Amino acid sequence: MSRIKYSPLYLEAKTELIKMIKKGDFKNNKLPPEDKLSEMLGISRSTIREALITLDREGIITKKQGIGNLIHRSTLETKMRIDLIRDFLKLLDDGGYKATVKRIKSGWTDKLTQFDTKIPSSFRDKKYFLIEFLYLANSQPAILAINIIPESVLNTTPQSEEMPFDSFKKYLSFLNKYTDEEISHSISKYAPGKANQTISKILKIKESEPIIKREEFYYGIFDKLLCYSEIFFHPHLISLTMIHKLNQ
Amino acid sequence: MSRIKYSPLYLEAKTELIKMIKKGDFKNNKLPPEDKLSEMLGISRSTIREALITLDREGIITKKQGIGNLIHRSTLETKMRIDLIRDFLKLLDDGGYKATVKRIKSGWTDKLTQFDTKIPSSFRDKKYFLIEFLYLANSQPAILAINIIPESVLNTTPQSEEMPFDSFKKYLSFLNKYTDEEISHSISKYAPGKANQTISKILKIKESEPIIKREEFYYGIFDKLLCYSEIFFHPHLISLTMIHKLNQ
DNA sequence: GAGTGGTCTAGACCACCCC
DNA sequence: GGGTGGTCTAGACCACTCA
Repeated sequence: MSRIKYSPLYLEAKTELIKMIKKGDFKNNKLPPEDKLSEMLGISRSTIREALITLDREGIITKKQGIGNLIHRSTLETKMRIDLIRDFLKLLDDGGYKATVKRIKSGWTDKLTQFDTKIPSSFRDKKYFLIEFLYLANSQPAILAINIIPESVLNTTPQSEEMPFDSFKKYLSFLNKYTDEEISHSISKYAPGKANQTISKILKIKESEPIIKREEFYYGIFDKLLCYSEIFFHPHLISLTMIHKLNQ
Repeated sequence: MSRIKYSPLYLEAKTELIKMIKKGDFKNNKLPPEDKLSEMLGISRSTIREALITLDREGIITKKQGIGNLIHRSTLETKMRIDLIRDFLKLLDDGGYKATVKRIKSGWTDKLTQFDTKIPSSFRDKKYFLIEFLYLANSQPAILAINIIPESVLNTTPQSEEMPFDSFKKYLSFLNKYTDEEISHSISKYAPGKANQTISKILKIKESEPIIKREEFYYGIFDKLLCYSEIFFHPHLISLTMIHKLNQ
């Protein structure tokens, strides 16, 4: 079997399985036994299992010892999953919107008083570099993201022409370039709030309308705090969805 | 090496690794190479890797090809993670509270007008069984959970004495027993809202104070919708935290 | 007891990172 | 080029479910 190696076998198997599931190849919402799949796809059972474990983690299937691998159409159809999709353009796209983004502000600032967050003590610089993005869903304002990078983690002043990010990946590359530490993870907190005058104007909602705010702390692979972010989600356009596997 | 088999090897390895990390056994926030760990713990590399992959998924470490397995203290210290902990008692406990729960209402109902949710069309019974739980953090009301089970999925009327749930696991057992389908996953949506009179009274917050509501749909292993749930989190006591691995 | 997933191993070779 | 994780295989045996 000739194989052009552009991605790992288990990911190709995963893609293939999803395709087959969507096509309706499997009856009774159940996959064939693992050794059968192994035979069908010409891949060892271990590798098939890697694909299945990924699908299980994403909620697409449930692995049940003694029974089989059960398919969940309910999760396959679930859109805008914040547990899986972090790129807001992709999130909006997944929700069926035409997604675009514009940078509405960027530059140095020394006062963070507009943010009612308790900036952590590990994060007390004199100056911060601020970048604000507005994500549009079908041209309507949907997500406002305010990114704050402390001066101490930047090696040079970011260049404006490098900031027209059209994907989250590019924002991460940007951070990698200017902070000398590769980004690895983020810690987010969701909090209830009201839209103040500024937010309500930008997101075109009523003032003091309830809104969910996400505070996000980005860390590098060596655990250095690289960026703080406040994100406001349009209360009606955005659905913050996630899936949990129970019983485990 | 004698081994009492009460849990899989890779989970014991995982526990052991966490213990060693917390103890500070590893310098430079980096684990020893995988083959070294394999030798140290007397376990094959494959099994060690299963443990490491779990740790990576939970954000405790980051696996970097060519570099090593890097430890994140930032995530190890993160509390009340809704991406990992689903049992509210455990969530509160993790947050450092003394956690208790009381059932404040249960019984049949035919009107769901108090809920401003669009009950899905797959869920239009004449009668619903309703169970309300109030979770307390240090005796203060912290989480209100309203569970609604449609008549059509119940085999008999739930018995009151089986409902003093002191863990999420028991609620799942309860559902398993009365619905004839084992529970498997849930789909949650977070939405902003204001505390109405009832909610504000129960949670002891100001009326019309912004609050986050979680709507949760529970599904069985054969993808049948078994239960709908509305959950209100106290805006100040509860921190809804989650961790994302980036770059993947 | 047959069927199915869960755990575990030993070993081979590839891909990436850094010196 | 040496070190480290990533992928993949073949095979053995265990544990659970259902009839």
